[in-house]
Amino acid sequence: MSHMGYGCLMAVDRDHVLRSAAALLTRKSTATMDEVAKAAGISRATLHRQFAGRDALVRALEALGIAECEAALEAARPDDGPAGDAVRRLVARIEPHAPLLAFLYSENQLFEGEELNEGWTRIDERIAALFRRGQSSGEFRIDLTPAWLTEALYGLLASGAWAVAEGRVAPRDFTHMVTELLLGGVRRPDAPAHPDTPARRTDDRERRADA
Amino acid sequence: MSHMGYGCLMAVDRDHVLRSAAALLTRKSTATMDEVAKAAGISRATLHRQFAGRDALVRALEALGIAECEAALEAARPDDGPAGDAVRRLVARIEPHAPLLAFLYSENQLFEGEELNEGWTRIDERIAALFRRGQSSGEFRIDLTPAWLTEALYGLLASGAWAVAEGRVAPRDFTHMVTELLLGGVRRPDAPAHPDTPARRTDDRERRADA
DNA sequence: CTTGAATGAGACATGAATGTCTCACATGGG
DNA sequence: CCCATGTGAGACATTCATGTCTCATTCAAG
Repeated sequence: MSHMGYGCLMAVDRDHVLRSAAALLTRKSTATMDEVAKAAGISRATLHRQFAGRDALVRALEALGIAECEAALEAARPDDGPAGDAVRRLVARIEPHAPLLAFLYSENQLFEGEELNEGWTRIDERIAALFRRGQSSGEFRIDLTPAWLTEALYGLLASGAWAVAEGRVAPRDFTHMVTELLLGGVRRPDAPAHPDTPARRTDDRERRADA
Repeated sequence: MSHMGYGCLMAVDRDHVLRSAAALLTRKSTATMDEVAKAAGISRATLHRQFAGRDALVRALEALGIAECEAALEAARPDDGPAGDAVRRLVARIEPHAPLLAFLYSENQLFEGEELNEGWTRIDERIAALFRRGQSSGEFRIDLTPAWLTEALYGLLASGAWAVAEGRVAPRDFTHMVTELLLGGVRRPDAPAHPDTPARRTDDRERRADA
């Protein structure tokens, strides 16, 4: 009798399949169950034994994404210190899972009628609370609603993951690009009021990566 | 002989079908050809006569999106005045087509292997040039690459369209939310003062790393 | 060695969307 | 009036992903 074969081996395999599926579906969201199985190194039958159908697989990936988001949220300590720093910590923690997030983000749009997993609403609420905290402390501007900022964070994470996958952004710049744009925006803090006037010194101390 | 029946009526119908398809596929990206036809008020046969297959329809929608993006880009005069104002004009012009853009943006990820329509690269280049101009004039910060800013703009437009569709953001706030977040970021430009007051002397070097 | 369980390979049926076809009808021009 | 064109309705075959099934094989425990 498999006194531990089921409780241990299955769980390990299941996690490995889940990771492989996430890595594949991130790149090709329309991958076949056959391709998913092949990517995981198992047969389609075994895949179907662990996840009863594509829907169950996507749900499991959703649960994985939710769990990892909550873990990142936990590790980021969103209630400690300046809200801006908390946002930085959060993005840095979520970064490794951004591709999966992007996949789930686009997949959620297909769940149009069906009920949304409550895990997302909890995460949304926690992130929105972080932005709300920053607004209350006077650190963040108040003309952008927390709900929009949360949605924008998801959008920037998805865009960043996509840009990295396309090779338009270096992977190591991901966190910096996302956090700096989200927190500081593209406008220069001390930008000249009229750029038509004699231009300031072109301050090239920072790295210049564009072509 | 249909001396004008083909040149005029067909064109009008085709445009109407295209708009209906855009409106429907925006909400339900997996809509059937049958649903698309019904939404346009025509039969599936007629739809298939005008667009030989779903692929052709998506391509036509892509061409429509490209044309509207270029028209918006043209109307926004990206080379006139402060780059920040040009970005505002651009977002305001693109706003009506943001849902279509979001659809195409997510659809492009399925064109994995196939070649990307050159129209997008032209638009990408023009938008990147706008950001580059802002950087050259000292108006924009230079540690965020124009390619990333372009991608981020797409992401924010898609997120904004999605947030509006979900009811999380009021439609009339769309342009403000997107432009203000993109240009100014979420951080308040100054200490507890009016969030809309222009930044004057916030010279924090924002180099602080994660704790 | 024997046995049971999990696996891989593959056949098979199902359902859905698509593409193609025919035919009847309406309408507008000659 | 007659005819041509566009259209709607629907039947039909095709393709593809999916879900289910069987069977042989492998592997580890007893």
